[in-house]
Amino acid sequence: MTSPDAVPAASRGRTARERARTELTREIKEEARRQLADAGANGLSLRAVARELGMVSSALYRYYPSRDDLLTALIIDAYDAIGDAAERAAAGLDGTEPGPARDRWAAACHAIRDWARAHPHEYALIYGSPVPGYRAPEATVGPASRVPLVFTGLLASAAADGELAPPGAGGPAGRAEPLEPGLAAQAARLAAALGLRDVPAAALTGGVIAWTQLFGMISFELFGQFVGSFEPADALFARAVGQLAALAGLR
Amino acid sequence: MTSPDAVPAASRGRTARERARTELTREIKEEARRQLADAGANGLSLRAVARELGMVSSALYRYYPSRDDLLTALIIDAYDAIGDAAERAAAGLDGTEPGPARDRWAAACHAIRDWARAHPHEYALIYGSPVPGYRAPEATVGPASRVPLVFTGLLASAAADGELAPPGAGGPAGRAEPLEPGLAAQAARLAAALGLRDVPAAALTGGVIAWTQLFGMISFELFGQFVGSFEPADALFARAVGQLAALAGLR
DNA sequence: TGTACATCAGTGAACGCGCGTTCACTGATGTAC
DNA sequence: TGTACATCAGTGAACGCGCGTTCACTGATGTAC
Repeated sequence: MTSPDAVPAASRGRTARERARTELTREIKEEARRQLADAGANGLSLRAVARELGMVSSALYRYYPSRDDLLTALIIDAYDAIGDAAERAAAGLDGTEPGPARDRWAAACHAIRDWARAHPHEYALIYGSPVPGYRAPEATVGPASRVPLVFTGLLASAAADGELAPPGAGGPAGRAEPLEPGLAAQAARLAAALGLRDVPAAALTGGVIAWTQLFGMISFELFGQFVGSFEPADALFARAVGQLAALAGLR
Repeated sequence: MTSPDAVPAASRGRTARERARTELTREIKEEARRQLADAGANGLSLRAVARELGMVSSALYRYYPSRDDLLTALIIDAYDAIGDAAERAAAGLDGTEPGPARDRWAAACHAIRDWARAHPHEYALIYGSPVPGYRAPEATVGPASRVPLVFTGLLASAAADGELAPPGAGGPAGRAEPLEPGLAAQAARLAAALGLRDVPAAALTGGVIAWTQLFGMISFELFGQFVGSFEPADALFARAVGQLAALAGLR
């Protein structure tokens, strides 16, 4: 167990103290994640986490300087996990060459939903109601933007490959109508900030609308608004994903 | 002030005790609502409410048998308020005869968003992450279904007035594709349960998708996911509402 | 109209609980010579 | 290789706080005769 061969590569050359610290930092986070399920973000308690790990509560302060810092770590992990799932799905999981943007869009949507269903409390932590009294620090901004960047990236790649429907092809769904000027300006500003020169404002706007739809549907499913009607929501979700890819102009 | 003329009609014939009880029941709820904003649903504290009203905490138990009952009262009020807003907008506010279903759909969406922006904490209470350890009693089911019923009602009225686009007219947005059989069955079952004989399954499905979209967008706006991009979200919201009415088949 | 009794609102003390955070401490691990 | 010192993890007690809920009580309001 403690033979040299059993030490993972990442641990070699590090002192026992350092390894123990890394390990415990992880274990604390894991236990805290487990407790999110019972008590929610508000109920996350350092004392309860310490108790479960067989430590005294003050010992946790060697690892996280305060309760909010532990919460921040959980939030960042959750954003990273869902971002990772979306990125992998959009890239085409197994090194297979990526298919058309529309398929990759759908794959990303399904991956996000699957992750949310597998980790409902972490999902609620990042996409549910804000935790009162908690202000997310800057460090969460990067991880939080990974999912939206997957979608804008897909739009850019679709634009480059000629996979965007020409404006006006949206038919009665409303894509045909020109963007209201203020909205077009917002979209143009965002496109510029993200370096998306080839994505038309209407497509970007449609993409954002589709993005909100995705999370609206997942939230309704997880938070129980479908109880007794569209449950399970698989088929409804699949249809919505298809319709909304079209909304973003993917053909 | 206490002259007989000043007594509102609803209070006449009731004893001073009864009037005081009604009044205080309302005041407690109001103060609790105020405190939602600071502390969220989890942080709602009977003691804090009592303190603010200049009472002793045990006195509240004459009005609400427990903390959860007070929370339930707030939840029911919130559902009723947002349901009321939606119903009035869909009916055509000022007794003016109602316009086409599509316009009333849009009016209901805007009314819901306006209410949510005016009461963000009550919105979070009913559409945000569930409160851990709280199970909504049956009494919330009726009020909670008022908003969805507004939308299904509009679909029914559109169907009756020939304002539904024929299936297949959706163009590339995906309405054209036939419903997956399991989904069609779910939609048919729901339509039957609601007595919506004339609403085609595809329209009902589109309506539900539009409904989730609506709340996804409002949640993103209120919970801060648009920060730095589509803020203010008015124009984006207006466009989404238009597109999604089309999704539901309203022309 | 007046009196006797019943109902009910609100009080204040108490129970038992959990929380985040600080602090002086012990003892183990790591480092420099 | 061995020793002296520095670093750091974890302990246990404490501070000061707030919570939901119960209970015996006082005193005001309402009702029946």
